[in-house]
Formats: sequence, C-alpha cells, structure tokens
Amino acid sequence: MSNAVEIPFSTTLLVRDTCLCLHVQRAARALARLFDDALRPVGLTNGQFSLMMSLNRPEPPPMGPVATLLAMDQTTLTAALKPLQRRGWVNVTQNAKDKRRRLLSLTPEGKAVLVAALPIWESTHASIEAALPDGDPERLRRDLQALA
Amino acid sequence: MSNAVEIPFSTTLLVRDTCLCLHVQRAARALARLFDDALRPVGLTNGQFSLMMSLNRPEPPPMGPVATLLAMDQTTLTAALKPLQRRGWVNVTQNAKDKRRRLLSLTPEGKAVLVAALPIWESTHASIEAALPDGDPERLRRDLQALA
DNA sequence: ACTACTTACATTGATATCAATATAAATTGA
DNA sequence: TCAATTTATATTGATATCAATGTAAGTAGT
Repeated sequence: MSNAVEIPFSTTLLVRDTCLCLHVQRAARALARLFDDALRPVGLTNGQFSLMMSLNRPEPPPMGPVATLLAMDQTTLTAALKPLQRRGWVNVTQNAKDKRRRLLSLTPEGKAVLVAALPIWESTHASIEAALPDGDPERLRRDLQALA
Repeated sequence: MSNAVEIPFSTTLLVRDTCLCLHVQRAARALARLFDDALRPVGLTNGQFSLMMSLNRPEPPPMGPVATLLAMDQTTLTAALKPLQRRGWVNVTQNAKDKRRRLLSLTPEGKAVLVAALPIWESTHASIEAALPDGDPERLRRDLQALA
C-alpha cells in the first residue's frame, strides 16, 4: 500500500496565485520597505509614521482605540510605543478619571518630526497610486477595508 | 513670532483614510491573525504555510528565488526557515554544483502537515473571498500584484 | 594563476507581531 | 459593602522583519 501524502504541484501553483493572504503579506512587505526607505531621513518607519499620525488629535486617545484603528494587537502597540517614548516623540500619561487608561500624545519634537515626514509621505504615496493598474486607489482601499 | 510646528487634524484624517500603506498593513495584520487562528490546529502560521507551500515543487529551489517570490528579505527567509527545520518539516542542503546555494525541500512530515493544512486554507480563503464588496478577488489580486 | 568583482547566504541588532498570561482598576450584582 | 466580573494595559516568550555587515564561493579580466 502507498503512503504517499503529497499535494500536487498544480495545487501549489493555484494556492500561490490565488491566496489573498499571501498577496496582501507580499504587498505589505514591499510597501513597508518602500516607505521605510523614503522615511529613513527623518528617522521613522512606515508603522511609526502611521502610529504618530494617528496620535495627532485635539484630544489624546487611550491605547485601545488606537490599536483598533491600526488593526494591531494591544500588546504590539505597547511595544511600538517604547522607541518613540525613548526618543521623546510620544508621551504616555495616566488618565486621572480612569487610572487604567493611558493617554497617548505627541510631544512638540514628535510633531516636528511628523511635519518633516509629511511631504515624504505625499510624494511616496502619489507614486504608488500612480502605479495602480486602473488608477482606482479608492476601489483598492474599499477592498482592503473589507478585509480588516 | 510663532514657532507652532503642527499638522492640522484634517490632514491627519486625510492620511489615515487614504494611505495605501496603512490600509495594506492593517489588512495584512487582520488576515494574518485570521489564518494563524485557522491553521493553529496543524501548528502553522500563515507565513509558514505560504513558505512551505512554495517549497512543494518537483525540484528543490534555492533561497534567493523563494525570498523573491514571497517578497521578503533574504535574511528574513533564513530566520523563517529555522523553526521549520527544527521541527523536521524542511530540509536545507547544499548544492554540489554551487556550494553557495542552499536547496530547500519539504520532508515527508512537512508534506503531511501541508496536506492537513490545505482544507483549512480552502475554507478560510473561500470565506474571505466571499467577504469582498463586489465579489471580484481577481481585481484585488491584480492591484496587490502591482504593489509588490 | 591571480586579483577584482559579484553572487548567495549567514549573523547581529533593533523593532514588529501576537498568544498566553498577569495585574490593577473599574463595574456589577447581591 | 464586597465578591465576582469586566476592562485596560503590561510582561514574557516565540517568531517575523529588515538594515548593516560579514563570509565563502563563483566569475571575469588580465
């Protein structure tokens, strides 16, 4: 009797070509590298840029909603804040009303870094939107939104 | 004179809502969690599944092309292989013709894990395709391909 | 053969990611 | 009030990710 437990190569090709998870992870890595390269002169990664931009609000938000906005685990957010706190770009303070909550805010230095990063984001983002096949970034955003 | 260096909140909202990098990272995290959860019973993460599936070929590939296929850094691939080697699911051997090259292959145990994972991938993937707004996964794949 | 260059991969260090778990503060129900 | 539950966040351990760098093997030009 044969015990050959194996997936045919044709199935491998099918999974490779159709898996949306793989396609998204690939695009995520490529875009991360692109933005990391572009933002390096101001000392930010793409994730740090997105995080700090999401903290640029009239009222400092607590951690939970920020983690939800970025679709990341709360423990990931805790870790991601550390290098930004160390550089003095983000402040983490306690909410007096509810001592469990942490309030996240940008320091003046953090805001200045964000100002320096914004034109880099604008030009980089424009170039990738231009690279889309049918020139319909809004459609792509809708699709991605449905997955997150 | 004022030294206020600050980005208006409206700009923050614009970046948040339009940044394709952020949208892709968010979707990548959400899909990774979804597939990681689904594949946990067979002991694989989404990335390990994609990697092992890409090794299911007639001829063992070297590392470079596999890293390119997955759009990941070569050093990331080196690291990603380690837990799979340790579990005895992937073999890394030297190419006799060119001793710089490593040949990556699945062990029989690795193939068996992949066989167990395939139906999980199929059902999970079908459910996310069904969640797409206009039911056009091919269009989304084209867009993502253009970014990677 | 020898040097310069290139290619393929590994190592190190920093950050990112999440599961499992822990802790502390707030809330709820009796 | 007080015990049980829930909520918000932190810690630990494993893996993922990449830049900077190192090393070994192959290649090309002389």
